[in-house]
Amino acid sequence: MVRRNLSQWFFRITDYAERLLADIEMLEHWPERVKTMQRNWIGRSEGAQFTIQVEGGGRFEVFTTRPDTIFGMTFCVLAPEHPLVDELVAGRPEEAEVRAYQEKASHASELERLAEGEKTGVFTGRYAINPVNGKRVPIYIADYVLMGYGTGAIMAVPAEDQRDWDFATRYGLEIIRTVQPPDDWDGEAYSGDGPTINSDFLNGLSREEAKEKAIQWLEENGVGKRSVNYRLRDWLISRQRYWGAPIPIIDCPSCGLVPVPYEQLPVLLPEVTDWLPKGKSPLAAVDTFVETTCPECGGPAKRETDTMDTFVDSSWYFLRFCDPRNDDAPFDPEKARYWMPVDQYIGGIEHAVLHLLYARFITKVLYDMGLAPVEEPFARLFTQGMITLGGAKMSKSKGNVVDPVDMYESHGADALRLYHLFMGPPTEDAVWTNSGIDGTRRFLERVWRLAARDIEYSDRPEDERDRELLGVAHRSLRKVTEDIERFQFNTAVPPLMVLANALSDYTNGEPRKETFDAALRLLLLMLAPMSPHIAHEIWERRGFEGMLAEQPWPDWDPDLAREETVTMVVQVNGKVRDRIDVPADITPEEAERLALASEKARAFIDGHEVRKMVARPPRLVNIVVG
RNA sequence: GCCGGAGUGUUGGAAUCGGUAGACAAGAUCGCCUCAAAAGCGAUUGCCCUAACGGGCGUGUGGGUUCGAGUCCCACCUCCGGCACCA
Repeated sequence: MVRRNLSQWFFRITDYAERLLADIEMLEHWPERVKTMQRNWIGRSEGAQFTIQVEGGGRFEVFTTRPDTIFGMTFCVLAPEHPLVDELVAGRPEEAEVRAYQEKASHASELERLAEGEKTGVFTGRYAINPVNGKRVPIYIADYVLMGYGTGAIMAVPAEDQRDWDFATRYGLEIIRTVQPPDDWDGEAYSGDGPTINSDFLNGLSREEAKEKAIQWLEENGVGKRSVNYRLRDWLISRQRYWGAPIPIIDCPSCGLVPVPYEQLPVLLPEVTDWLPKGKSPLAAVDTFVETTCPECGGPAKRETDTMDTFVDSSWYFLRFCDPRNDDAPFDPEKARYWMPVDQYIGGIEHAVLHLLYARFITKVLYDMGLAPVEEPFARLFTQGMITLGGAKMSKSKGNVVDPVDMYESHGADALRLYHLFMGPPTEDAVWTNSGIDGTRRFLERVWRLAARDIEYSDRPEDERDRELLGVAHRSLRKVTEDIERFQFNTAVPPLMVLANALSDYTNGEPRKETFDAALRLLLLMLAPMSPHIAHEIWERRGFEGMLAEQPWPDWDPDLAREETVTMVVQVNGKVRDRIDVPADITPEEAERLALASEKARAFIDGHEVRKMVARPPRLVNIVVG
């Protein structure tokens, strides 16, 4: 592996940082977790940017979130890649050491730099002047300052920043507190609030007040200004790979970089025989692709051979889905207006930032161009968890993989699907267990036997047994309907098991065919989305009308779902003392009367004064005695 | 370090609005069926005391609010996830 500097293409997503952040507020039906991850990823911070003069000539910009601590600056740090470094050290005794450090830093990956733990750096031999008080402070280069964030240079305030503290103590640099830490403070850098000290015109102010006043000073003296920084970086879209949309740019020796004209889009991938990456795009080896003419001057020119990150494609495919057969344009904005936004988007949590942020960005760009009808592509987002095994994500390299094909063969797709739904809340990770799928397999087999059994039907008139079975069926239907709407599939499975058991019990005592069929029919309709094959097979064999897949979702009947009697709890001082069956429409007075009549409750009441009764019919009566 | 989420039986989990904690499964034990086993069917299964009736305790810990708290409030502990020299 080698690191190499390449000229590559970027999308300027940073121009949209503020909107991508602010519009998270619009995403009412997105999980909080994902929104938080996006906020962190964008990483907005407010502060000030200002200019620091170098003694003997030169200057650089720094960004800080703590302008209130500017009097505590005791040194400055530039990133090793900072463009000013060469100029600062040229011809000085420190030059060799600085260059060696830069060399080392350029080879180490960010991970290695971090892994070292200790903060390292070297002195440039040069000094900077603090604009607020003219103090002369040394300039270092150190790899804990990143070129990619802010200005690639910082004012170091060790008293209020732990990183600067670590560096200062390692290299014996001065530390001046500018925020008074609490009396019991025994830590090192103190980044909390407190009165400002050692800071001339900021003394005595709180952190926020001092921040404002410092920014005001910087602006009034023309040294700097209020500034907002984002952690979000521009989006590198160049890939030196075959699979990806070609970047539609032509490099002309006389006109420079020229976009491929609209009429010539899209640029299609050429056929190649060798896709293997060799440090540059496989397209570079295809002369018929590379050699072209400049759309502006008509002279010979070369095509860009990098392809786009495939995240680019996944950032707008949903717009294409609105108009998939359009040969003239990516999509017709009118059709997109009809379909967008996507009502319900489902994906893994691994897409929380990259895909979902890029898709939001591209949608906003297209919106600004008047092409996309909405600023946000996905109205509702649902993120599902992963199935793990032995405490780890399944992966071939770890060898902890359960192959679905094996499961289809041993238990069937229906049992597998049902177990997936049943194993836990779909938003959470879930642990795979073989005995779990055995359970859903057994359940489906019970349903099969129930429907295949030879039942001797009775032609007796309807009675409470029928009503009870239909009650169970319609209450199950109510629960399943509600839970599916809430995406709570794990709790939508048990009602089916309850209904199957009730059906089984029902067949033991003079079953009526009408009732049995009505309840079984509902069971199959509910089972169909979860375990479709067996549900359809039974439906067919029982000779129910039409095709199961074409049936509408049934409505539950409130009259049948209503329970006539419920178990009422009698509490004495909050403790359950008795349970009695009461009519569902019992009045509070009657509930209290029955509660007081309970012998079990009386044992705890007698000899005490009843101070209060709380009746919540028909479920509960609480008798408070003193 | 910052941010987010979660702690419930032996296990996965349920309890939707502050009102029966543990639905439904899994596992285990016992029984029926069988020559036997598997499958199936039935029963039991939070912990402790009790021969039993019954009682006490119990949702990470400690406090609080309430007639009543797994659920609300405060403090703490632990675990998981995301970001992380981001100035």
